[in-house]
Amino acid sequence: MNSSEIEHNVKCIFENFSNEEFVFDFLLAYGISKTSVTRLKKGDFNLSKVKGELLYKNKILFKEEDDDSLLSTIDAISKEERILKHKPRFAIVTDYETMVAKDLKLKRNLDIPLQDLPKYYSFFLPLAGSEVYNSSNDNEADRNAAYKMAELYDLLIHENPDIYNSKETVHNLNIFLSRLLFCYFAEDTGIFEVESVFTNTLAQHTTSNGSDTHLFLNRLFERLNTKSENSLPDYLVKFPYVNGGLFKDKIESPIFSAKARKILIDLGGLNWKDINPDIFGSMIQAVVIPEYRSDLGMHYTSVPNILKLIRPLFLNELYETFEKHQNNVLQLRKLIQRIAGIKFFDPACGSGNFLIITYKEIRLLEIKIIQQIIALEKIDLFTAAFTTSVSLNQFYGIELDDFAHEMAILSLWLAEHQMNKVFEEMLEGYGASKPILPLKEAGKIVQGNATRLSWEEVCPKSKDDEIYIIGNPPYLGSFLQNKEQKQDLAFVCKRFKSYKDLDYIACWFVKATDFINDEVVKAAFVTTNSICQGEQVILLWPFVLNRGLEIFFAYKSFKWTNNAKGNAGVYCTIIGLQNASNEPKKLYDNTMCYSVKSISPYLTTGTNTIISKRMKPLSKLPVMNYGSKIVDDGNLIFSNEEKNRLVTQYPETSSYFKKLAGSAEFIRGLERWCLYIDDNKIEFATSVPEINNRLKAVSEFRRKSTESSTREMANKPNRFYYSVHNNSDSIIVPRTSSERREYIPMGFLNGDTIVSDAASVIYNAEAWIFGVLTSRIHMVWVKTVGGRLKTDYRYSSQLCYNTFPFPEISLKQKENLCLYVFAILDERAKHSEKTMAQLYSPDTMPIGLKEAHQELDKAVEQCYRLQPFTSDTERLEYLFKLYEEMTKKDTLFAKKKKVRKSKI
DNA sequence: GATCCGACATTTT
DNA sequence: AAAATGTCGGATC
Repeated sequence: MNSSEIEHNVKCIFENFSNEEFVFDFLLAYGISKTSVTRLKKGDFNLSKVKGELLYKNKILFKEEDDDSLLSTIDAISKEERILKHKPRFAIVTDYETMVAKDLKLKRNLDIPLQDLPKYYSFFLPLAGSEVYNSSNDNEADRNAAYKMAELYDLLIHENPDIYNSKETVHNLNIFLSRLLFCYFAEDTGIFEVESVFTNTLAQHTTSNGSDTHLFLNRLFERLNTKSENSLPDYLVKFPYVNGGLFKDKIESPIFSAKARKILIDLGGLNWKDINPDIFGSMIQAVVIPEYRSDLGMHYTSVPNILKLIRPLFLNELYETFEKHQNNVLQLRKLIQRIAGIKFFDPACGSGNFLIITYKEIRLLEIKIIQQIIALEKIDLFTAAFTTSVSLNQFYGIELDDFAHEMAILSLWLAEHQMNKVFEEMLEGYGASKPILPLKEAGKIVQGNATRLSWEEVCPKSKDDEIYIIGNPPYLGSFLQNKEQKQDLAFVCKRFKSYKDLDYIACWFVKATDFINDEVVKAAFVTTNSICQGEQVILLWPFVLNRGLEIFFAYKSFKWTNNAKGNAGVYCTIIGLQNASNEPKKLYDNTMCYSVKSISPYLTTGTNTIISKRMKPLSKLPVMNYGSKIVDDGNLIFSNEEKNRLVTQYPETSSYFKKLAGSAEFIRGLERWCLYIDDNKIEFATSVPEINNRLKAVSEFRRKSTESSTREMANKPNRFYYSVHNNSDSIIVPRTSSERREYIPMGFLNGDTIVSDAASVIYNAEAWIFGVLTSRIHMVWVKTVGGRLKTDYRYSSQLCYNTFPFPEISLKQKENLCLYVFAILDERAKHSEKTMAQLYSPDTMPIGLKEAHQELDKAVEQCYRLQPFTSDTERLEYLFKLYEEMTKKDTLFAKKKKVRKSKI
């Protein structure tokens, strides 16, 4: 149960309120099981014999009180031994008008009108167990520790400059740091029996100048890898045997300065108990890898986002199975067996946060099942101790970065230890954990390149194995990939045409598709939304779908966020893949979840039709051009002031200037100018020093380009890289525009204005074309099949315009459309002082303009059919159908043409 | 020759 | 500092 569900539940208590039921409704709202609440009602779970009191072990003490001494009552009662021995987390006293409560663990108080409880619902969230692994959101402990570690790391590098000389020494340093972290954690959490034994012994047995610190650590680490305690000096006997691979190899510790030693000891003073292994790993990794340091932990996946993925992938289903069999011990035991057999595989695991959260969630579920078994079998306390069936061996991962991969292994151990504690606490006398030391099992995390490794070798798959592939692999658009990554992409995706346009993450989707050939294997990734938009859709998804897979759940685009300082600028989706089935699919949009028949690669419901780029319009429409592209590093472009200054000084230069319009200029009503100099005037133009300088700068810039076609234009700096301008009137179609607008603002320009490559353009277009382009039905099409910048419109001729199915219409119909177009232009003219941004903002769009658009919408839709469309879904379905019909005809026609030609 | 995209980039509030 | 919203030119076909 998540916190928003709880918030909702708490609100519901007051819809049907009764004093008698309140406390039980309250517990149910926080996810306490029905069986427990029933037994509380009956009384056999109620540990208080006092009337009007309810005492529920480890959870709450609840007391009704009539007079107005609520506060003194709660103070008194929360000191009573008969109460405290059952360790309730909360004490609550109420007269059903006011509620006072105490969090006995955090020593926090609450004093509110009972009615206001929904506002303060989060006070009681620990009842729901959310504190178990996610106590705070601010990660202060993690951040402090990470920064302090960074300080130590920098000093060590500084004092041991040879470390970076070889891969092996870097790897050794990684392991060394990982060992230190383990020791800090161990001395704070009881893995080492004596508290602070590591830091204290270190402080006592090393000199303050740091010169023998490395010797001490060498000896200590050797001890941690030695079973026998014979002939050990006293101070090392206090440490246990750990091993588990972590201390297996002998590694020379780096040399410490006095300062480094001091930081080493200071680090021991931090509160390692509160470290979240799931997040800390990413932070420490970010700190240790210099390139990542500037964006500390930028790409670790937040817990809410991990839950968004693992819940629909497997957790919800496991919980449903649990609910279904909650009264059947045999089935419950079977469920535990099943859980113990599942493999979880993150082929881009980083420092392991998906695996760790999954591990914790699975352990938590197991605990709940065991609690239910205990309740059902009425087992006597201490007669049977349950141990966990979940093992770290079920967790598989691949990680490229060596340090991250060490952190993943370490963090899983830490998570295991933490969950062992939770296991014992929540099961009280019924649960026992095997001693964590010596470390035995470990997550199977392989260091390597996931695009190259055989996934089956990392995570062996035998028939009927239940496997879930999870993770958040790297996203890189084609022009952000480096050489190796391009080769990786080629290695995995060569079999597709135009594979080079794919995002790097496509490798993971392709390999996951290859991996899922069994119905019990499912996969889900957090991914950039790019693979579900625009040109990539046709490259990737036919392959996946043709393999018999389906998208069985998906989250629509959401902005990437985590707790790191600077967030990556990207929009994500989450996509779940499995073998095709008849089950309904789950499509999530923010907090809403829709049950739908199918989810298309565009993450819409309905058909799986995918649009291909087209070079020419499918419908009878004029050619749309790509705007003129300068490639000048800004040198040919002038602001108003710059231009005026030059023209004042050299009046003859005014003829070299043309207005330049891209999306921003057109939408926001900005004015910019560009130099547009004929080849035959260049000699004269360069006599003006500023122009000469600017042209030189263009040459220089183009010469340095990595792209040959740009370099070729270096000696023609007066020319554009690519130009379609022909001095005639045009319709400008901004290439990018905010999704908040109902219509992309388009417009007519005259031949004085050059349309830049930030927009598309149709020259000499008839007015009715404008009508078709700005129509709602076209916007619906653009939104679905076009690319996007984040989630905004991104208009492109090949995807949006050339693919748009529009019927052939008569002259009369065209004339009719023109009337509506002129009406829109008239409405715009009434507000000539306003920019397009103002006119088309959903907040400020003038009513008249809106109505004129709606009239046009109707007129355009009448070109398709007389019966009006009632929804965008209907429009889309109609368009896709028409698209299929028209493309079929088109290809038949093309084939016929070919045949005829070849006969000749 | 033409063009789609951005683990973004820059402006606006 | 957060929110809004579209540049620019490489890489690719």
